[in-house]
Amino acid sequence: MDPDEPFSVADFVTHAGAVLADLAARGGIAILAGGTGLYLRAVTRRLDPRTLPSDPVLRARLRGELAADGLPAAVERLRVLAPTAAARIDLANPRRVERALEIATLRGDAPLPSPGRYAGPLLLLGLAVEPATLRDRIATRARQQFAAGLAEEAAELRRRFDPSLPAFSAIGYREAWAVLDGTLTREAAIDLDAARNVAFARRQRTWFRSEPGITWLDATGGDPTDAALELARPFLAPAFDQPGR
RNA sequence: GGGUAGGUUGAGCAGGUGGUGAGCUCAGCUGACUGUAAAUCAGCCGCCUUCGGCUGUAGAGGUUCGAUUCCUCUCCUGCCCA
Repeated sequence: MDPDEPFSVADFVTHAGAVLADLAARGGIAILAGGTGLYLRAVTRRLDPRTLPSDPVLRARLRGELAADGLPAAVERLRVLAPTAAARIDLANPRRVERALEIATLRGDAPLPSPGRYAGPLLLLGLAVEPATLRDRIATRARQQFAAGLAEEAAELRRRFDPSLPAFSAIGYREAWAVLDGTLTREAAIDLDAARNVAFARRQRTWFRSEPGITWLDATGGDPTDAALELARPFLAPAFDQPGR
């Protein structure tokens, strides 16, 4: 998909749900790999996208109001409109306030639907890496991405799309553009890219640390593949023991 | 060697011309996060026994009731001149 196509957790849940159902029907096994906790949780806990409506026009209006009147005014409106939501969300976070106002306007102050659990068997594996090693790997990857043409890709994308699109808030584009514009040296951009990834990795750690049911494997020293396979064997067995199915 | 501008908590800075320096940004740490999530946001961030206490402005002396501030010497860094 293109950078200017909106995509959200709800879209992800919808698409993933279709794929997972299809795989399940054929006796297949799905592997979800990724670093965005919310997206994985949305699948593993069956968050229903239909329960939390969205309206781009309304959202644009709310954003305008928030920009014009300021966060405190928006918070006050939310407190009046949806006291339950106001008590639940982070009122210092403009995005949360904006989204809460959007939901409250569309469906009132109803409580959150309770989460469920993915219908099929589920195995959650986490890879734990010592901080120093992780830093090295992140720095190496940042270097490789620039060596592989990140700047060229970023330049091409900026030519074709609006740079303010949410998709370009992903780590790397801003840094690559800064190099193209001469505001950062390539080395400085690589360092900044790596630093943002380190910070991101820390947020991932925070998220998954409190996520229940994860089996953590050490990925600092050796290759955790064998350990992962061992844990996954009970899940793999049916598919591999019954060829032709 | 002479001159000059500097030396502030990991980094970069602000401030302070004799009486209150722990302030900012970044980094880091902890956490939140059910529709922007590689996003967004919050707390901590010299040390301690934390409603408080202690230390700290390159180092050592000196003057003073009191020094980041004034004086002397030393060390380190940038620049200029030799």
